[in-house]
Order: sequence, then C-alpha cells, then structure tokens
Amino acid sequence: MDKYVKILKDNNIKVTPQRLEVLRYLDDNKAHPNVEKIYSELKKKNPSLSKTTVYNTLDSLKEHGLVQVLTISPTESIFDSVISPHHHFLCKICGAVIDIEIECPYIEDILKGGHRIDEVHGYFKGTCEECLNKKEAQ
Amino acid sequence: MDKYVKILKDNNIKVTPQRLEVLRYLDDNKAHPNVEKIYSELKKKNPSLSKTTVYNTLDSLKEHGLVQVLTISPTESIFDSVISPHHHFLCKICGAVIDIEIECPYIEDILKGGHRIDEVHGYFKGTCEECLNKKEAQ
DNA sequence: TTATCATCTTGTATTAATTACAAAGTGGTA
DNA sequence: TACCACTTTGTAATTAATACAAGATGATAA
Ligand SMILES: [Mn+2]
Ligand SMILES: [Mn+2]
Ligand SMILES: [Zn+2]
Ligand SMILES: [Zn+2]
Repeated sequence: MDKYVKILKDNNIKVTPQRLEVLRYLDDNKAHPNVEKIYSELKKKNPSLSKTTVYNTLDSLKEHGLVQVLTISPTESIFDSVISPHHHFLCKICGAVIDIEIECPYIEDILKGGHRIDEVHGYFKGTCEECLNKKEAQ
Repeated sequence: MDKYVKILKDNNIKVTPQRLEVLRYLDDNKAHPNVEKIYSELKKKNPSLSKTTVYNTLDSLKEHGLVQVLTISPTESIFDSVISPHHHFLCKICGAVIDIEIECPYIEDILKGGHRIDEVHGYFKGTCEECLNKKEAQ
C-alpha cells in the first residue's frame, strides 16, 4: 500500500487525491511552506484544486497530529510535517524558516505545573547567515 | 519628569498624549493585550483616538525595543511591555496568555552559529489550569 | 446494479487583522 | 509669527483565514 494512503487510513482520514498530494508535498518539502506555497505548487499538477481544500486538509492533518503549525511568522501560518520537537529560526530579511535542532529542556518541569501542554514552540528571530554575508559584501 | 515622558525622550520618540497613554496602558496591564484591547480601552478616555495611531505607536515602541511582540496566537499579535526574556503559555480554550518564568538555556550555543538572533520566543500551547478544572467539574 | 446518503471538493462571499494613504492637526524652531 | 517636519485621524485597500452552499464522489445497502 502507498505510504501516504497508509498514513491516512491509519488515522481514519478518508483517502482522496487532494489529501494524498498535500501529504506528499509536505513530506517532500521540509522548507516550512505556507498555504499559498502549497496551494500554488499543487495547482500546477491539479488546476482544479481549491485553496479551501488545502485549508481543510491542513486542518485535518493538524487535528490528527500529522503536521505541526508554526506561528513564527506574524502574518501567516506555516506548516511542518516533522513532528519531533525542534526549534526554528526566522530570518526577518529573507523570510526563511530554518530548523534548529534543540529541544526544550524544561518540558518536564512545565508539565508538573497545572496547565496541560499540547504544543511546544521555540522560535528565534533575526538575520540569517546568508543575509548577513550579503549585507557585509555591500 | 513623568516616567513615561522620560522613557520616550530617552528613546528619541516625540512625546504625544497618545504615545504616553499606550505606554502607560502596557505598563499597567501585563495581561498581554492585543491591538483591539489596547485601542478599545484607551478610546474610552480619548474617543477621537484612531486605531492607526495605536498601530503606529506600537510599531515605534517595538522598533525601539520598548515592547516585544508575541506571535503565540495564530490570528493576531499581542504585546508585552516586559522585555526581559521569559516564556509564554497560550490556553487554546479561553485564549489567556500566561507568563512562564523560564529562559532559554541554549541562547549562548545558538549565538555561536552563523545567524544573528534578535528575538527569542518560547511558547507552550494547551489548556490552562482553570479551563481544566472547569471541564472536570462538568 | 442502482439508489441513497454522508462526506468531500470547489467557488464565492465574508470576516478580521493589518497596511497604505492622504488630509488635517500640532508643535518646535528660525 | 511663519514655516516645516512630524503626528494623528479616517478611510480605503490588502490579505490570511473562515463560512457557506452547490455540485461531485464514493461507499453501502436494497
Ligand atoms: Mn521544522
Ligand atoms: Mn509576558
Ligand atoms: Zn535571510
Ligand atoms: Zn484557559
């Protein structure tokens, strides 16, 4: 059985071509795309694709814990099919979102508090190495 | 000299009644308000206040490092006049944003990497203690 | 096989946060 | 007092996200 068909079936999500394509796109593109990027890329292969379907599919994948939604950008949600805990860096010049492979060491402490924690996000914002080099070259 | 007048002058921001009121509001209200909250509260005292002015003022305060902008909510920016590094918890039920008094221990390591880091955000999302208790009582 | 029915996709309309812009107001300086 | 740069205000425009209804799809059961 196709890898993505199995993922959807295992999560009791009905298998549709649109959902398979979104899932495949996220798995193949780890560069933290936004909705517009996912939509415009998939629309090349399937011109009748609706942006509403992309939103609905991403909601569904999120509800089943198959993607995480990052709020590192102040203007839009971006999507990450890597579920394992890691941090992110946002370059405020070029907009790139880069993985930072660290994990919050306080989670155990926080979990002892009264709140129930479902998501952990570590965000750094600044200027990426590439943009720093470009600026220096000027 | 008034505390807030001094803050603005020290940062070369022209002193205006609107800016003083925004600054005072943020200093008095640590509950992480959004723009709408700041605007509607200040409009009670100054009915001619424009929301654009609130946006402009918050931008200016942010540029001068006098407030930090949290992107913990997927729908809106929220503002924190506490600049010292601390983490935040968002209750996805009631929307409350609560301070978590911990600091990222990896900043030194990250700073050794190639990116320039200007902002550090630690976000936890889930259900707050109060909402958990309410649910249990049902 | 065919009818039924819930679910999904699509396209459009709407909402809501934010930004753009221009006109009017304000205040310091020459 | 006149000038000028900056600020405030109100409105229009933009844009991400959501709401909604009509048509498509596909599994199930008669
Ligand atoms: Mn990632
Ligand atoms: Mn805070
Ligand atoms: Zn960059
Ligand atoms: Zn709560």
